[in-house]
Amino acid sequence: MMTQVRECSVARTLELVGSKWTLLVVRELFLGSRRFEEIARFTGGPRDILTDRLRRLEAHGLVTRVQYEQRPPRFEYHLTDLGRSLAPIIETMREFGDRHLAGEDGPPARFEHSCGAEFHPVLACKACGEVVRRGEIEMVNAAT
Amino acid sequence: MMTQVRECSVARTLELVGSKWTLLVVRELFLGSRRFEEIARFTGGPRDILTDRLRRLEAHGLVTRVQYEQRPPRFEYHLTDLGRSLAPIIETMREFGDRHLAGEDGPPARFEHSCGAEFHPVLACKACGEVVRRGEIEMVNAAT
DNA sequence: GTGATGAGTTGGTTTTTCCAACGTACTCGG
DNA sequence: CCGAGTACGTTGGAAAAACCAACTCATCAC
Repeated sequence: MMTQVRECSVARTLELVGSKWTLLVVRELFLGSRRFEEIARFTGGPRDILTDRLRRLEAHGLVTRVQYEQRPPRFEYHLTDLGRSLAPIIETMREFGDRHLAGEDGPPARFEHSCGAEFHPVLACKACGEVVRRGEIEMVNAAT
Repeated sequence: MMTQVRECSVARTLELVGSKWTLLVVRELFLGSRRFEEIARFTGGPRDILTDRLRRLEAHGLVTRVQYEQRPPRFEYHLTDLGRSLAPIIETMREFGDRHLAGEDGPPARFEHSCGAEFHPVLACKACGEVVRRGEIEMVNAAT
Protein backbone atom coordinates (compact mmCIF):
# COMPACT_ATOMS: atom_id res chain seq x y z
CA MET A 1 0.00 0.00 0.00
CA MET A 2 1.54 3.22 -1.07
CA THR A 3 1.32 5.77 1.69
CA GLN A 4 -0.23 9.11 0.97
CA VAL A 5 0.57 12.76 1.45
CA ARG A 6 1.23 13.53 5.08
CA GLU A 7 -1.48 15.15 7.15
CA CYS A 8 0.32 18.02 8.73
CA SER A 9 -0.25 21.25 10.58
CA VAL A 10 2.70 22.80 8.82
CA ALA A 11 1.02 22.16 5.49
CA ARG A 12 -2.27 23.59 6.72
CA THR A 13 -0.58 26.70 7.98
CA LEU A 14 1.16 27.12 4.66
CA GLU A 15 -2.16 26.89 2.85
CA LEU A 16 -3.21 29.92 4.84
CA VAL A 17 -0.11 32.06 4.69
CA GLY A 18 2.22 30.29 2.27
CA SER A 19 1.60 32.20 -0.91
CA LYS A 20 3.86 34.96 -2.03
CA TRP A 21 3.46 38.34 -0.28
CA THR A 22 1.07 37.07 2.37
CA LEU A 23 3.56 36.98 5.22
CA LEU A 24 5.02 40.30 4.20
CA VAL A 25 1.56 41.83 4.44
CA VAL A 26 1.24 40.33 7.90
CA ARG A 27 4.67 41.65 8.85
CA GLU A 28 3.62 45.14 7.82
CA LEU A 29 0.50 44.95 9.93
CA PHE A 30 2.63 43.89 12.89
CA LEU A 31 4.88 46.86 12.29
CA GLY A 32 1.91 49.18 12.45
CA SER A 33 0.95 49.80 8.84
CA ARG A 34 -2.79 50.02 8.44
CA ARG A 35 -3.49 51.42 5.02
CA PHE A 36 -3.24 49.98 1.58
CA GLU A 37 -0.73 52.56 0.41
CA GLU A 38 1.61 51.80 3.28
CA ILE A 39 1.39 48.09 2.71
CA ALA A 40 2.04 48.54 -1.00
CA ARG A 41 5.00 50.85 -0.45
CA PHE A 42 6.73 48.94 2.32
CA THR A 43 6.29 45.46 0.91
CA GLY A 44 6.84 46.42 -2.74
CA GLY A 45 4.23 43.89 -3.82
CA PRO A 46 1.97 44.28 -6.86
CA ARG A 47 -1.22 46.07 -5.89
CA ASP A 48 -3.58 43.50 -7.32
CA ILE A 49 -1.83 40.69 -5.47
CA LEU A 50 -1.87 42.63 -2.23
CA THR A 51 -5.60 43.20 -2.65
CA ASP A 52 -6.04 39.49 -3.12
CA ARG A 53 -3.93 38.63 -0.07
CA LEU A 54 -5.76 41.08 2.15
CA ARG A 55 -9.13 39.70 1.03
CA ARG A 56 -7.97 36.20 1.62
CA LEU A 57 -6.61 37.00 5.08
CA GLU A 58 -9.90 38.69 5.84
CA ALA A 59 -11.87 35.68 4.61
CA HIS A 60 -9.90 33.45 6.97
CA GLY A 61 -10.39 35.77 9.91
CA LEU A 62 -6.79 36.88 10.30
CA VAL A 63 -7.45 40.48 9.31
CA THR A 64 -10.39 42.86 9.57
CA ARG A 65 -11.20 45.67 7.24
CA VAL A 66 -12.23 48.77 9.17
CA GLN A 67 -13.85 51.77 7.55
CA TYR A 68 -12.16 54.98 8.61
CA GLU A 69 -13.83 57.37 6.18
CA GLN A 70 -17.36 57.62 4.80
CA ARG A 71 -16.99 59.66 1.63
CA PRO A 72 -15.25 58.21 -0.23
CA PRO A 73 -15.41 54.90 1.60
CA ARG A 74 -11.92 53.97 2.75
CA PHE A 75 -10.71 51.14 4.87
CA GLU A 76 -7.77 50.18 6.93
CA TYR A 77 -6.58 46.74 7.87
CA HIS A 78 -6.07 45.35 11.34
CA LEU A 79 -4.88 42.01 12.57
CA THR A 80 -7.44 40.05 14.55
CA ASP A 81 -6.47 38.01 17.59
CA LEU A 82 -6.07 35.07 15.27
CA GLY A 83 -3.86 37.16 13.01
CA ARG A 84 -1.75 38.29 15.94
CA SER A 85 -1.13 34.69 16.82
CA LEU A 86 1.05 34.54 13.73
CA ALA A 87 3.60 36.58 15.69
CA PRO A 88 5.84 33.61 16.58
CA ILE A 89 6.10 32.65 12.91
CA ILE A 90 7.13 36.15 11.91
CA GLU A 91 9.51 36.46 14.84
CA THR A 92 11.29 33.18 14.21
CA MET A 93 11.64 34.08 10.54
CA ARG A 94 13.08 37.43 11.48
CA GLU A 95 15.48 35.75 13.85
CA PHE A 96 16.66 33.34 11.18
CA GLY A 97 17.27 36.22 8.80
CA ASP A 98 19.02 38.28 11.46
CA ARG A 99 21.34 35.41 12.31
CA HIS A 100 22.12 34.01 8.92
CA LEU A 101 21.25 36.50 6.23
CA ALA A 102 22.31 39.84 7.67
CA GLY A 103 24.86 41.99 5.87
CA GLU A 104 27.82 43.78 7.39
CA ASP A 105 25.65 46.38 9.08
CA GLY A 106 23.87 43.68 11.03
CA PRO A 107 20.12 43.22 11.12
CA PRO A 108 18.16 45.97 9.38
CA ALA A 109 15.79 46.41 12.31
CA ARG A 110 16.08 45.94 16.04
CA PHE A 111 13.54 45.09 18.69
CA GLU A 112 13.51 45.26 22.43
CA HIS A 113 11.92 42.98 24.97
CA SER A 114 10.31 44.57 28.02
CA CYS A 115 13.21 43.20 30.07
CA GLY A 116 15.36 45.89 28.46
CA ALA A 117 17.53 43.64 26.31
CA GLU A 118 17.52 43.46 22.54
CA PHE A 119 14.95 40.87 21.62
CA HIS A 120 15.91 37.55 20.13
CA PRO A 121 13.42 34.74 20.36
CA VAL A 122 14.21 31.16 21.29
CA LEU A 123 11.78 28.27 21.52
CA ALA A 124 10.80 26.99 24.91
CA CYS A 125 8.65 24.06 25.94
CA LYS A 126 5.29 25.32 27.10
CA ALA A 127 5.01 22.58 29.68
CA CYS A 128 8.36 22.79 31.45
CA GLY A 129 9.41 26.28 30.41
CA GLU A 130 12.90 25.17 29.42
CA VAL A 131 14.58 26.41 26.28
CA VAL A 132 14.54 23.67 23.68
CA ARG A 133 17.77 22.30 22.29
CA ARG A 134 18.46 20.21 19.26
CA GLY A 135 17.40 16.59 19.64
CA GLU A 136 15.01 17.14 22.52
CA ILE A 137 11.90 16.75 20.41
CA GLU A 138 10.63 13.42 19.12
CA MET A 139 7.61 12.47 17.12
CA VAL A 140 5.26 10.11 18.92
CA ASN A 141 3.02 7.80 17.00
CA ALA A 142 -0.62 8.72 17.53
CA ALA A 143 -1.80 5.31 16.31
CA THR A 144 -3.09 2.74 18.82
CA MET B 1 10.63 61.67 -0.40
CA MET B 2 8.73 58.50 -0.94
CA THR B 3 10.07 55.80 1.32
CA GLN B 4 11.14 52.51 -0.18
CA VAL B 5 10.56 48.83 0.35
CA ARG B 6 11.48 47.87 3.87
CA GLU B 7 14.80 46.16 4.51
CA CYS B 8 13.79 43.19 6.54
CA SER B 9 15.06 39.85 7.78
CA VAL B 10 11.63 38.36 7.33
CA ALA B 11 11.74 39.22 3.64
CA ARG B 12 15.23 37.77 3.30
CA THR B 13 14.19 34.56 4.95
CA LEU B 14 11.22 34.31 2.64
CA GLU B 15 13.47 34.69 -0.37
CA LEU B 16 15.22 31.56 0.83
CA VAL B 17 12.30 29.40 1.86
CA GLY B 18 9.21 31.30 0.76
CA SER B 19 8.38 29.56 -2.48
CA LYS B 20 5.84 26.84 -2.71
CA TRP B 21 6.88 23.36 -1.48
CA THR B 22 10.19 24.51 -0.02
CA LEU B 23 9.14 24.40 3.59
CA LEU B 24 7.33 21.11 3.10
CA VAL B 25 10.55 19.63 1.77
CA VAL B 26 12.33 20.92 4.86
CA ARG B 27 9.60 19.51 7.09
CA GLU B 28 10.07 16.09 5.49
CA LEU B 29 13.78 16.19 6.10
CA PHE B 30 13.13 17.07 9.75
CA LEU B 31 10.79 14.10 9.97
CA GLY B 32 13.52 11.83 8.72
CA SER B 33 12.85 11.42 5.01
CA ARG B 34 16.06 11.27 3.04
CA ARG B 35 15.22 10.08 -0.43
CA PHE B 36 13.57 11.72 -3.34
CA GLU B 37 10.76 9.21 -3.49
CA GLU B 38 9.86 9.75 0.13
CA ILE B 39 9.89 13.50 -0.26
CA ALA B 40 7.72 13.26 -3.34
CA ARG B 41 5.23 10.89 -1.74
CA PHE B 42 4.88 12.61 1.62
CA THR B 43 4.72 16.17 0.36
CA GLY B 44 2.67 15.42 -2.74
CA GLY B 45 4.61 18.03 -4.68
CA PRO B 46 5.35 17.81 -8.42
CA ARG B 47 8.62 16.02 -9.00
CA ASP B 48 10.19 18.67 -11.16
CA ILE B 49 9.43 21.36 -8.61
CA LEU B 50 10.81 19.25 -5.79
CA THR B 51 14.00 18.75 -7.77
CA ASP B 52 14.28 22.48 -8.17
CA ARG B 53 13.66 23.13 -4.47
CA LEU B 54 16.22 20.59 -3.38
CA ARG B 55 18.81 22.07 -5.73
CA ARG B 56 18.06 25.52 -4.49
CA LEU B 57 18.28 24.48 -0.83
CA GLU B 58 21.57 22.81 -1.62
CA ALA B 59 22.87 25.91 -3.39
CA HIS B 60 22.11 27.97 -0.29
CA GLY B 61 23.77 25.49 2.03
CA LEU B 62 20.65 24.32 3.83
CA VAL B 63 20.79 20.81 2.44
CA THR B 64 23.53 18.43 1.29
CA ARG B 65 23.20 15.79 -1.34
CA VAL B 66 24.92 12.58 -0.28
CA GLN B 67 25.64 9.71 -2.62
CA TYR B 68 24.56 6.40 -1.14
CA GLU B 69 24.97 4.19 -4.19
CA GLN B 70 27.53 4.07 -6.99
CA ARG B 71 25.81 2.21 -9.79
CA PRO B 72 23.45 3.74 -10.64
CA PRO B 73 24.44 6.93 -8.82
CA ARG B 74 21.80 7.73 -6.21
CA PHE B 75 21.67 10.43 -3.62
CA GLU B 76 19.91 11.26 -0.43
CA TYR B 77 19.32 14.60 1.15
CA HIS B 78 20.34 15.78 4.58
CA LEU B 79 19.82 19.04 6.39
CA THR B 80 22.99 20.92 7.21
CA ASP B 81 23.43 22.78 10.49
CA LEU B 82 22.12 25.84 8.74
CA GLY B 83 19.14 23.87 7.52
CA ARG B 84 18.46 22.52 10.97
CA SER B 85 18.31 26.08 12.25
CA LEU B 86 15.03 26.38 10.38
CA ALA B 87 13.51 24.21 13.11
CA PRO B 88 11.91 27.08 15.03
CA ILE B 89 10.13 28.25 11.88
CA ILE B 90 8.72 24.80 11.20
CA GLU B 91 7.80 24.30 14.84
CA THR B 92 5.96 27.59 15.22
CA MET B 93 4.09 26.89 11.99
CA ARG B 94 3.13 23.48 13.24
CA GLU B 95 1.97 24.97 16.51
CA PHE B 96 -0.19 27.53 14.73
CA GLY B 97 -1.78 24.79 12.66
CA ASP B 98 -2.27 22.55 15.68
CA ARG B 99 -3.98 25.33 17.59
CA HIS B 100 -6.09 26.92 14.93
CA LEU B 101 -6.48 24.60 11.98
CA ALA B 102 -6.88 21.17 13.55
CA GLY B 103 -9.98 19.10 12.85
CA GLU B 104 -12.04 17.18 15.36
CA ASP B 105 -9.41 14.55 15.84
CA GLY B 106 -6.95 17.13 17.02
CA PRO B 107 -3.49 17.61 15.54
CA PRO B 108 -2.46 14.99 12.99
CA ALA B 109 0.93 14.43 14.60
CA ARG B 110 2.24 14.67 18.12
CA PHE B 111 5.68 15.40 19.52
CA GLU B 112 7.26 15.02 22.87
CA HIS B 113 9.81 17.17 24.63
CA SER B 114 12.54 15.42 26.62
CA CYS B 115 10.79 16.63 29.78
CA GLY B 116 8.14 14.01 29.06
CA ALA B 117 5.27 16.33 28.18
CA GLU B 118 3.71 16.76 24.75
CA PHE B 119 5.69 19.42 23.02
CA HIS B 120 4.22 22.81 22.24
CA PRO B 121 6.62 25.63 21.58
CA VAL B 122 6.34 29.14 22.97
CA LEU B 123 8.67 32.05 22.32
CA ALA B 124 11.01 33.13 25.06
CA CYS B 125 13.43 36.04 25.26
CA LYS B 126 16.95 34.75 24.82
CA ALA B 127 18.34 37.35 27.20
CA CYS B 128 16.03 36.99 30.21
CA GLY B 129 14.60 33.57 29.51
CA GLU B 130 11.03 34.67 30.14
CA VAL B 131 8.17 33.58 27.92
CA VAL B 132 7.15 36.48 25.73
CA ARG B 133 3.64 37.89 25.90
CA ARG B 134 1.78 40.13 23.56
CA GLY B 135 2.95 43.72 23.68
CA GLU B 136 6.32 43.06 25.25
CA ILE B 137 8.26 43.61 22.05
CA GLU B 138 8.91 47.03 20.57
CA MET B 139 10.83 48.15 17.52
CA VAL B 140 13.77 50.41 18.33
CA ASN B 141 15.09 52.85 15.80
CA ALA B 142 18.58 51.84 14.71
CA ALA B 143 19.34 55.35 13.41
CA THR B 144 21.79 57.57 15.30
C1' DG C 1 12.72 -10.80 -20.82
C1' DT C 2 9.17 -8.75 -17.80
C1' DG C 3 8.34 -5.99 -14.02
C1' DA C 4 9.67 -3.18 -10.30
C1' DT C 5 12.52 0.57 -8.05
C1' DG C 6 14.74 5.10 -7.78
C1' DA C 7 15.82 9.59 -9.28
C1' DG C 8 15.10 12.38 -11.91
C1' DT C 9 13.83 14.94 -17.01
C1' DT C 10 10.78 16.42 -20.75
C1' DG C 11 7.00 18.87 -23.30
C1' DG C 12 3.00 21.01 -23.05
C1' DT C 13 -0.91 23.01 -20.32
C1' DT C 14 -2.75 25.67 -16.57
C1' DT C 15 -2.37 28.93 -12.89
C1' DT C 16 -0.14 32.83 -10.72
C1' DT C 17 2.16 36.74 -10.73
C1' DC C 18 3.58 41.02 -12.57
C1' DC C 19 3.07 45.66 -14.45
C1' DA C 20 1.51 49.93 -16.15
C1' DA C 21 -2.41 52.29 -16.85
C1' DC C 22 -6.94 53.48 -15.67
C1' DG C 23 -11.22 54.69 -12.65
C1' DT C 24 -13.49 56.82 -8.91
C1' DA C 25 -14.20 59.87 -5.27
C1' DC C 26 -12.87 63.11 -2.88
C1' DT C 27 -9.60 67.56 -1.12
C1' DC C 28 -6.72 71.45 -1.78
C1' DG C 29 -4.63 75.65 -3.88
C1' DG C 30 -5.25 79.30 -6.86
C1' DC D 1 -14.02 76.36 -11.74
C1' DC D 2 -9.54 73.93 -13.02
C1' DG D 3 -5.81 71.05 -12.42
C1' DA D 4 -3.03 68.44 -9.24
C1' DG D 5 -2.72 65.33 -5.57
C1' DT D 6 -4.19 61.45 -2.52
C1' DA D 7 -6.27 56.98 -1.56
C1' DC D 8 -7.79 52.46 -2.91
C1' DG D 9 -8.35 49.84 -5.66
C1' DT D 10 -9.48 47.32 -10.83
C1' DT D 11 -8.26 46.01 -15.57
C1' DG D 12 -5.95 43.69 -19.55
C1' DG D 13 -2.30 41.55 -21.27
C1' DA D 14 2.51 39.65 -20.83
C1' DA D 15 5.74 36.87 -18.21
C1' DA D 16 6.92 33.48 -14.90
C1' DA D 17 5.86 29.53 -12.07
C1' DA D 18 3.67 25.47 -11.17
C1' DC D 19 1.45 21.27 -12.70
C1' DC D 20 1.05 16.69 -14.86
C1' DA D 21 1.66 12.50 -17.25
C1' DA D 22 4.81 10.20 -19.60
C1' DC D 23 9.42 9.05 -20.44
C1' DT D 24 14.53 7.88 -19.55
C1' DC D 25 18.27 5.25 -17.64
C1' DA D 26 20.43 1.98 -14.74
C1' DT D 27 20.00 -1.92 -11.97
C1' DC D 28 17.85 -5.85 -9.54
C1' DA D 29 14.56 -9.80 -8.80
C1' DC D 30 12.23 -13.29 -10.81
